[in-house]
Amino acid sequence: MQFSKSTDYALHALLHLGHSERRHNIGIKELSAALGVSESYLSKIMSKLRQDGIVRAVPGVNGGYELAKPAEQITFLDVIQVIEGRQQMFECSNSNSRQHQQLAEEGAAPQDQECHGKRECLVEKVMGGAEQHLHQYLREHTIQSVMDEASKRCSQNRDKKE
Amino acid sequence: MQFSKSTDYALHALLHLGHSERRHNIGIKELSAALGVSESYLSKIMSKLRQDGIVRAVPGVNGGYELAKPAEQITFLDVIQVIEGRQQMFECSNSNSRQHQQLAEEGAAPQDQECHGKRECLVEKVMGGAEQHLHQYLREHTIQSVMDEASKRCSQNRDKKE
DNA sequence: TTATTATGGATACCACAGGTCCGTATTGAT
DNA sequence: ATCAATACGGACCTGTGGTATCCATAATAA
Repeated sequence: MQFSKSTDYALHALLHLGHSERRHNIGIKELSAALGVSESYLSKIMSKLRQDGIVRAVPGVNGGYELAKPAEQITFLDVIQVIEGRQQMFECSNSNSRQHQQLAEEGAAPQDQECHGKRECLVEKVMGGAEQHLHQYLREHTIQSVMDEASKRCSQNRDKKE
Repeated sequence: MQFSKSTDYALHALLHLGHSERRHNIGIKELSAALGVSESYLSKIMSKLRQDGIVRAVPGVNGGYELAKPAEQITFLDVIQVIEGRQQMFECSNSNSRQHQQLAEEGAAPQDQECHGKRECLVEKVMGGAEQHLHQYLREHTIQSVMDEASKRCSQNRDKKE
């Protein structure tokens, strides 16, 4: 239950692109140097981001990457789902087992076989709810919001000194 | 970014123990049959739950497992942390890279080197917040609450039929 | 044409989830 | 005292996926 390093790299790479928004076409060399990650590996990650329309890429001399849309439209959820995939975090692996029928026995008449007729696992339902909460939070945070937070911190520090 | 099958098994096993609360010492045979999981593998999981004080176990004839505390005191978070471990979901792997110093440059005077002095990664901060939200949700759901939900469903179904 | 840069395929390594087997210890029953 | 049932823990196996590298190819600017 951990996010992969690739997600970490992707978020930091996008942050770098957002921070250098005026320039465009940031090369993989600069990116990998800034993050301390190998070019070859980072380029795989950038390719994924490109295929999903998060960044644009141009090959050739002076080529590189830039954000494909405004930084405030790139949410953490977007990035995470591109890298980690869109499968749900939890799947009940034995919903066809005796477990779920047994839960239905109690408090139900014997002929109440369609109790839990949908065969929906209640554990899965709770975990699904957790995932939805998580997604909502991750939708509310964007590349832009992190950059805003960064400059806010800086100005606060300056105020303290004066 | 997925919960392991072990977590799934653990939650369902606890649900089975809670459901059979009047009896005690449910054997691994009954548990594995109910869940459709091998005895050997499930017993590993039960051992973990025992070491963390979630269940009690007695060996010997007529031995088995029972909940070590009331079902309403066993939260999803408890179970997940026992099985998945307590490491955080996200760790910034390059907080000592150029990335974080560069973010501080903008909006700060050159001598403002202690801007971001704590070296705290803002990406990690967002992800940490996400994890806290997730944990709060998982703390609010217990083995008991799932059992309550199950019987509520059943009585609703019965009402519909009458 | 040439140097630069991104792309995608092939490959390798390794940690870990998932799972099995077996010997040991403990307990109740005979 | 013995035996069967049961949980415990270690050793082991296997496949998969994350991490990472290298190279051949395509595209682009100078």
